[in-house]
Amino acid sequence: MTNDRSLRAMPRRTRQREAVAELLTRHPDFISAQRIHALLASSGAQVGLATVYRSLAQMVADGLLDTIVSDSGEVLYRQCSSAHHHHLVCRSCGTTVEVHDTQVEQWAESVARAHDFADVQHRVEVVGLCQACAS
Amino acid sequence: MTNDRSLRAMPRRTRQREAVAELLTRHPDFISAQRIHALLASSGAQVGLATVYRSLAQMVADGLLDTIVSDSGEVLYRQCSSAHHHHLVCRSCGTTVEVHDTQVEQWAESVARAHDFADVQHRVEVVGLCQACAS
DNA sequence: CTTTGTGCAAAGGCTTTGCATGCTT
DNA sequence: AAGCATGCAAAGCCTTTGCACAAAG
Repeated sequence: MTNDRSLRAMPRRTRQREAVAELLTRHPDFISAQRIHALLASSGAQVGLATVYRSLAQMVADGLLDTIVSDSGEVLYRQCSSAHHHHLVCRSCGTTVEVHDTQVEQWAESVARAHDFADVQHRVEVVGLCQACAS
Repeated sequence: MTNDRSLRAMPRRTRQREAVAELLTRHPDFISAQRIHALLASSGAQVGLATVYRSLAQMVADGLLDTIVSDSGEVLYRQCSSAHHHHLVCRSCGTTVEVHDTQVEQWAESVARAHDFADVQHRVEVVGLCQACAS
C-alpha cells in the first residue's frame, strides 16, 4: 500500500457532492437535507435524496459541517467555517437574529473546566417573541 | 352553557394519564415518549403508545412539561416544576452533570432584551469528553 | 346522556439501507 | 479494471391521526 495510514481516503469528487457542498457554501444558515434536495432539484441539479443524506453524513464525519436538530426533529446542517454564533429566533414569525457573543463561549469553557471535561462543544438556542409579534 | 369561557376544560382524570404523570414525577430527567411507554408497560400499567403521546401533548399545552429534542430527533419530556438547569454530557460514556448557573440565564435575558424579544426560553447543551474518557 | 379519552392500526415525515448500476481514479 | 458513489425503492423510527368503543362527568 502506498498510503500513509494517518490520512483517511478522500471522498471522490462527483457532481452530486459538489452540488451539495456548493449549495451549503452559498447558504449561510442551517438548512435541512430535504430542503437541500428540493433546492437542488428546482435548480436543475439532479441529486437523489439518499445521496444528499450520504454526502451530508460524510461532511459531518469530516468535521466540515455543524448540525442541530430543529424543534420538529429535522436535522439542520451548516458549513462550520462560518464564525461561531447563536440564534435568537421568534417563535411566531420565525425571524432570526444572529448573536455573536463571547460570554456564552466563556461560560461553556468554564463549566467544562470545572468538571474536567475536554473537547467541549455547545449548542444554544434562544427562542422568544420578537417585538412585532409580541404586540 | 354554564361555563365561563375564560377557563379551559380540565382534562379528565384517567388511569392512563395518572400513570404518565406519576412516572414523570418520579423521573427527574428528560425522557422520551417511547421510553415512558416501555417503562409503563414493564411495570404492569397498560397504556397505549398513542395515549402516551396524547397525554404528553396535553401536559405540554398546559405548560406542565418542558421539552427538548435529542440529537437523534426524539422529543424528550420533563416535568418543569424542577429547578431550571442545564446538562454537561460526556459524548463517550453518557455521564451527565447537572449545571446550575445563573450566568447563562442572565446572558439569555440580556440578549433577548437587546433585541426586543419577549417571553424567551433558552436551551443549552454542552457536550464533551469527561476526564475518564479523555484518557 | 354527552363529551372526552383510549386503543389499534394505518398513515406520515425524516432518515437509513440493500442492491444493482455507473462513474471516478 | 477495481472500488467507491449513486439511485431507487423498501424498510425503520418516531409521531400523528381516523375511527369505533369505553369511560368520565
